[in-house]
Amino acid sequence: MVESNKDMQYLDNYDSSIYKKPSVTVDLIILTIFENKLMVYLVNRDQSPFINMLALPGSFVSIDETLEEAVERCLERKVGLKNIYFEQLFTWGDVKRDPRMRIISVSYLALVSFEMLNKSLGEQGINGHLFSVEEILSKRINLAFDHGEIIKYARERVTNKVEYSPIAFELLPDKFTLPQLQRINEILLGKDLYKANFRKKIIDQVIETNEFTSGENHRPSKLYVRRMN
Amino acid sequence: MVESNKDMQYLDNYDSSIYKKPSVTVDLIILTIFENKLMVYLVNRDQSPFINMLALPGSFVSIDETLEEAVERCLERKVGLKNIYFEQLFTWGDVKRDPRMRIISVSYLALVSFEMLNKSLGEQGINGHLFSVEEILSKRINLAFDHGEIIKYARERVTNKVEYSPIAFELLPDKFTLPQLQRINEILLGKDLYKANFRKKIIDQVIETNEFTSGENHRPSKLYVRRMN
DNA sequence: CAAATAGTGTCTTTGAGACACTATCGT
DNA sequence: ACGATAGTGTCTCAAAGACACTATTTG
Repeated sequence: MVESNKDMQYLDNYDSSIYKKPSVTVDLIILTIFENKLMVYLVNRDQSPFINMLALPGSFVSIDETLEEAVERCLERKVGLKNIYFEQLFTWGDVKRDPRMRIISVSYLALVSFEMLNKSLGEQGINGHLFSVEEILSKRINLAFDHGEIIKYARERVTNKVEYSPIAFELLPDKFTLPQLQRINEILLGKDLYKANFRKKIIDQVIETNEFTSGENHRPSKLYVRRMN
Repeated sequence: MVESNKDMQYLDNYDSSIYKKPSVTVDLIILTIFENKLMVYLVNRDQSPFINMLALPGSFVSIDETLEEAVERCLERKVGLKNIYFEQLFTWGDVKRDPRMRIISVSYLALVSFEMLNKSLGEQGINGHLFSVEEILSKRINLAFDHGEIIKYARERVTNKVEYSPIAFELLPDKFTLPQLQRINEILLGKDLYKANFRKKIIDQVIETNEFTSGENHRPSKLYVRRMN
């Protein structure tokens, strides 16, 4: 080890003679909306442990990169995504969460529109796919490690946060209609909303454009962009 | 080149002899209310780096203990506290946050009544003390590492969370008066509340006892206990 | 009695919820 | 015209805010 014995005494009389470091990873919960369902991007593990099982994409944190840099590297390398929204979710530190060795995982929640995700996945050669979060959580699919629990926690975070924070916009393209925005909110909240009430609530968070949807056999819908304050 | 390091695949044949691992610590933000001020417990560093500066109490995470176990160990050994409320706050991973080496810190917010904290500090031989959070944050005191930023983040979390969560109870003894509870809320929120409105809002979160305060030259106040649902 | 804090009743204001109505496309 | 979805006006109701009032202790 590079570090000296003395350096180990960080605010503690920690016995460095038995000192072993855990490994640290970041794990990504990449969420999007597809066909009116909340979806999570998972990869198929091609090696032990949990071979052939689904897992969250992730990576070890290098000694010379921040956690956020590890997330950005992972997003770009594994999914081809740059400059998308993400936030730290929770740090998971159970001793036996990886059967081989001690790994502490800092999980990050990432939100992206299906359009952008699909474009990236098309350009990359990818071994991952989208899965319905509700299906995953109803236990019909077993995940590697504690990744099922992590997805459940991410699902709760999103449901809570959408009530007081404008995260729904992250799941839409730059230009969107209010019915689209309402549908995203309904999916995240798990319940229907009244159109008029929803609009009153969010109208000051958007700016209308002069553009409209077209081609469908009903009244066109005005396109809006997000208001950044 | 360095890319091979960053390219290591998640949970692949990870060879710990090649890749350098960061160290992992837990850092505790122990908050209490004293003399109508939000206080944080800090220790004086007796070694480099940041010698003679104030820092959050913390500890390395052992290879065979969970993050929560590290927090409990640290609370008990350093402050003599057991079974108090704590929750994970945020994980700090900047590369240079410790000038000696790479340390990733998982911070935990702990709340405790002054009565309980003071009793513990009296029993222990302690090198830490309570400091006003507002004073710390108004930059009159410089802290070791990024601990000033961590305290600021903890302050924000508490201010936000008190609006929708019953954390104020954690800062009071088991039996308390409603004026005491209101005062705690006012300190955390940073603004005065109307007595009648406050009581309407929290009355279903408490259970009245038959006891009253006494000895002060005004009307006695009824004692309540928290209602656990 | 006065001073001080504990505790309550009620009017006002605000925002969420419910629902009915009108508007504009394609066929 | 009709079916379908976009978009608006307004009544109701519940919670938050503001404020005035009463109650009970010590000195």
